[in-house]
Amino acid sequence: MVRSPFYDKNGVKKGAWSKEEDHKLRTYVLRHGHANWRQLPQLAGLARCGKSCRLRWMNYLRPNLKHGNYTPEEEQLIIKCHRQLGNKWSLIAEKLPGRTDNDIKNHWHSHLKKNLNQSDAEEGVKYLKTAEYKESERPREFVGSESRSHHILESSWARPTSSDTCYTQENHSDSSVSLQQSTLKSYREDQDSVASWETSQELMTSEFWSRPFLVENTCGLDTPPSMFWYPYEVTDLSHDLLLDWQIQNC
DNA sequence: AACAGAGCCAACCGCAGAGAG
DNA sequence: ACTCTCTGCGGTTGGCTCTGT
Repeated sequence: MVRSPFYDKNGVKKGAWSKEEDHKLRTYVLRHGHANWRQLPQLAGLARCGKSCRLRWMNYLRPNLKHGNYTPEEEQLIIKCHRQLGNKWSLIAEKLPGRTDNDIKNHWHSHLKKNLNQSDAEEGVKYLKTAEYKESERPREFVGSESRSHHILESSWARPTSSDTCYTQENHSDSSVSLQQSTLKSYREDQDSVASWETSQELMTSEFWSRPFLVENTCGLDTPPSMFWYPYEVTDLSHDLLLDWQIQNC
């Protein structure tokens, strides 16, 4: 399904990522953040280019990502957003927490596009190119969201928003149950284990998950700290051990 | 069972924007 | 004002899997 691994003329590895590489990248980013993607591979002991590392992290290793299993609601939202925004996949991804632009793009081309009325789609693109498509007329949720500094891929795994699974410490108490559920679900989906997710629902009622744990400066200086959930059994451990737990279990 | 073509998705590439010097 | 570096977006591709013959 993916390109076979190979080394280019500069000794940089390309193609599919191994589990060992994933572990190295995940461990490094969780511990030190990703302030400089160019230097990161060398520091993390990877033979990849920074761009490749960034892509792997953003599209696959980032916490709380969902893979596949699009709900009808998500598909409707993608169609709606695409009609309004065209191929602005990063903007569309902002409206679907846990989904990446690449994932949505693939899903669009492989599943949604063919099911849509062709003329509808063309009309949407035409509309985008017209002078009438002004900032003030765009749906409220998109106004001002085109700035690169707000793209979900830059800070989504750390940014606390109302629709995300990351919350600030002050806000977590109101939504703790749903947060725990959605975050735990993400963990389980990452491990391709629906069964585990179902059984872990029982753990939810037994307060298996603790309050969120704040990870400082994991995404560089400009991003807010990240919030993760840990089982009660590990919350008394040190910061480093908590990171180790996350590295092992994400 | 063997083959061919289509579907799918992870990963690559080129380009452009932003910021620093 | 210009150049350089870094980062991220969107289009494209390679190759595995699925489906039909």
